[in-house]
Amino acid sequence: MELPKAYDPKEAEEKWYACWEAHRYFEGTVNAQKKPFAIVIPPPNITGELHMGHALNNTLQDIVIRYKRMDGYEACWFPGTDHASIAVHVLIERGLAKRQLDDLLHEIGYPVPADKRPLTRSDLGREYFMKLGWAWKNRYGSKIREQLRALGCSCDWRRESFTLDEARSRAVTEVFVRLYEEGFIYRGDRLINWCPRCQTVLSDLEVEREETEGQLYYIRYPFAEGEGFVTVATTRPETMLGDTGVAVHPDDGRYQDLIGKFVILPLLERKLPLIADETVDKEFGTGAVKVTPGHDPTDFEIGRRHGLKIINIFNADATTNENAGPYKNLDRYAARQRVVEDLKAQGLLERVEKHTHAVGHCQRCHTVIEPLISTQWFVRMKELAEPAINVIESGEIQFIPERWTKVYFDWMRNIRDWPISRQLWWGHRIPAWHCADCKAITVARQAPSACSRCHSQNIKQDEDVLDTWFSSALWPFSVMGWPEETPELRYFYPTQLLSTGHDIIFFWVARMIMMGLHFMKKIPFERVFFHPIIKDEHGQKMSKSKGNVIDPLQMKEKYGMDALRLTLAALCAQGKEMRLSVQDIEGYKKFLNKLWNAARFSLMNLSPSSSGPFTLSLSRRGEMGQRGEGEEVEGEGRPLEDRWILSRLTRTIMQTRASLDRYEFNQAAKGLYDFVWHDFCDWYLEMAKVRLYGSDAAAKAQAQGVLFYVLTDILKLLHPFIPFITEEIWQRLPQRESESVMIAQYPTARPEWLDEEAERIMQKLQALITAIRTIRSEMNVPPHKRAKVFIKAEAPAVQQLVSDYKIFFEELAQASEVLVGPSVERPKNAPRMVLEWAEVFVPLEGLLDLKHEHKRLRQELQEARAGLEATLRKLDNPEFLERAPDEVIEKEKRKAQEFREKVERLEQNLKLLQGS
RNA sequence: GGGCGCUUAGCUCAGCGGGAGAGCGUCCGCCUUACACGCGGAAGGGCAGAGGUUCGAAUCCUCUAGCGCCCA
Repeated sequence: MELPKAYDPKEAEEKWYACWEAHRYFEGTVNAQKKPFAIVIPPPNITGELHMGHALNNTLQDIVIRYKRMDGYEACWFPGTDHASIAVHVLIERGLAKRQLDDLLHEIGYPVPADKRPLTRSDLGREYFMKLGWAWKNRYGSKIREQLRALGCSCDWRRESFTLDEARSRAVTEVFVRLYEEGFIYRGDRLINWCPRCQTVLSDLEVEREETEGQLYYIRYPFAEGEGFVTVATTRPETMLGDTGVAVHPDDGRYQDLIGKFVILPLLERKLPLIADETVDKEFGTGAVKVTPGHDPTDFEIGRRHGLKIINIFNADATTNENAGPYKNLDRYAARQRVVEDLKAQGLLERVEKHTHAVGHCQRCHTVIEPLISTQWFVRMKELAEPAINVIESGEIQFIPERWTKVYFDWMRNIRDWPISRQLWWGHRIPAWHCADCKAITVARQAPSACSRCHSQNIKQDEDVLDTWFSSALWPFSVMGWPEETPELRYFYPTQLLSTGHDIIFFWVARMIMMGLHFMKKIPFERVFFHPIIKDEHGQKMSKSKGNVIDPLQMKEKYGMDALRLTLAALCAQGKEMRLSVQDIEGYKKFLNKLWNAARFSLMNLSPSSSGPFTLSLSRRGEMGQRGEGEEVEGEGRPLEDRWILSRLTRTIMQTRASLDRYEFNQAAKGLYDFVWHDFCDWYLEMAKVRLYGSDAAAKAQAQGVLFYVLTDILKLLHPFIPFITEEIWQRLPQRESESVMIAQYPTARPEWLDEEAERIMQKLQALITAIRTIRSEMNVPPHKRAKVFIKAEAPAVQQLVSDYKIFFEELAQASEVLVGPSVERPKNAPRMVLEWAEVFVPLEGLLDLKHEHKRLRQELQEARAGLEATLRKLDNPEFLERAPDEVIEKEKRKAQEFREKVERLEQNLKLLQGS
């Protein structure tokens, strides 16, 4: 069957994905006969579209899962999406305000106002808001599913999960209740990060710090008794309204006499103690700082140590409350301005300096966060973290690249309690009920009908939802049906691989390990691969505002998904980032074209076949061995090119497997790229043409056998990277070992095919042919024109080689005649190439550019001499001879000999040229 | 302030203890019936700098400089 001239990705991708799915190849089932290999997808947020980072991570997972599936494992890739509590909540609020969600509102039956005024969540109420969330999920969740399918991801779609679906919600409730009963979850008043726009608490991880240019205000706090003042420096003068102390370092000589005295807070005239605390930085400002326990984390700690009062001066929207006295009901920045003005007016503002400092922003809406005292739900982490540290230390879970373990340890060893409640609606509502009568809290799996303490029916469920990462932490076992004891859990848990970005190592990876160990008593995965973060070609983050985004689906449209997948794999080295440009994708698209045409050529020459099925003996030399009685053993061995390509194939198989097992996707892709293009296409196919086009039927059949075998293995090796095109070709093979390449056996190396002799001979052959080509090219010999070739060589092996493979000199180097031998004359005026073990001359009519020839030979002589000297230096060094391994010494000796020969040949040739 | 990483050919990056590599770009020839998304050939590198370890360093260690990231 012949291949069309060009590969059509669009048609093939759709066709084969549907076919694979119809044949249920993606499905992983509990199967005691096979070893499981499971991956649980990092669930994409239902916030919108898949970006290049998703394309990368899911391509990598698909490569691994396809590889393992072909390699005989019961492979199962669990897909799903994340409800992304705060992210989606914010997007919905934004959409409501801009009235971009009216169609969804109609869909859920909400009476949409006719005017265009912005809507808020309180307009909708909690019930409609949740309905809207689900409508959103249905729209974007399915979009993401379609995009993953477009990528070619071989997920087991029967097992698709959603972090907020019924089964996962059950797991969340179960975990919350158990952790509460075990005392890990508590409710308490803490200083937390508050987003005034989202009006919710945020964990430290959800706060992004940015260096911001601000000002440092020096404010005078007069002494309560006597004259004078203490000057404190602050970046946030408005928070002085909540000050309950002034602190200095205990060793600070400047303030020794003042410790224990009192100062008067300007504007509010409050009396503040002057205290000493180790955490005060003597170098900062004046060395004296105001203490605002209600609005600063370090001040909160200082306040706690010294029993200072906590005053909260802000409302939930970061406007000032009645505690701000005359400054109440102002936005925090307006309050700052008023405070500064009044201080100035009273002569208490000493000076103002420029000052850059890190300001926390909400990860989702980018509003400046406000530290506030608030009642929240927390998880005690220390005890959970300990076993999770151990499994990394012991290597039970392996991080790849390994350096991420340090980041993990640093965070885990200093872990702080996790605030898990969020004042949002879209998410898992906390399974706790507050009693209006006795104030007790009832935490339960099912909504209780009465307070567990006083049995009052006057109870109300907690308004808050859980941090979105709470459900993510359970993902590896919740997708398998936990808390049910499912066969899937027993068979597929722990999974073999988690592939993710290092940006969520704390958010997600660490918490999955802790929860997995706590609830499953087992690690959730054996290995974590941290893929690089995708940047544009200049190392800039891709963003819509910069206009440098490369959209995966657009690339699919333009170059086909295989081209993008192969590019992502080929560029995926184990660094922190990976730069991607459209040109890269274009380049790998060319490889696909090359592969397509190599296959096209092969198929053209494999069919119709006179020799029936393509066979290949599996012995090293190609002997068919004993057949039936009376039949002769096929005595003839395999020719050089066959031995060579099979040897190279064997190395490629070994290298590909080794690279994939180490998640060195770039190495795997590069090895295959080089093998297919440079070994198979550039040399093997060209050499095989001699037999394929020849009249010797047996030789032709033998070539066909090898050609078919190698092509088949190439398709199998490449399939995990480029599933569509390999399947398209596979389906047109004249014979197939399986109905789809997806379920074929991944190639296994046959070490008996490693053939160093063939590789050595081939290397010399290639060097000679290349030398002839170089001469011809430099002399501008037209490609068709045949020319005589002289090869001066003393070694019998080289002479043998040339006479054995004369045909390749004729076919690959347009030689009309090849003369070889120790006494081949050195033509005076012929251009030449000097190798270590031979000299190649192509005598040509016309003038030789003597100058150019001289220059090149001299340059080569220089290099050869330098090489010789360096080698001799080593060999003259007794310590080298004593300490270096024998094989290295042998190698150096060989090198020295080669260099010596080359130098000698070059010298003679130069002398000859000079004489002419 | 603490930590991590990067610095190799014009560009983007591999290599990470024994003769400096790839892709793209550049230059020169070629539409050689698988492929011009191609074929053949060529030019182009004090492997950031300084020390050290080693028989041997782009590769290991230390320091310095520049760039980037993370945590506080």
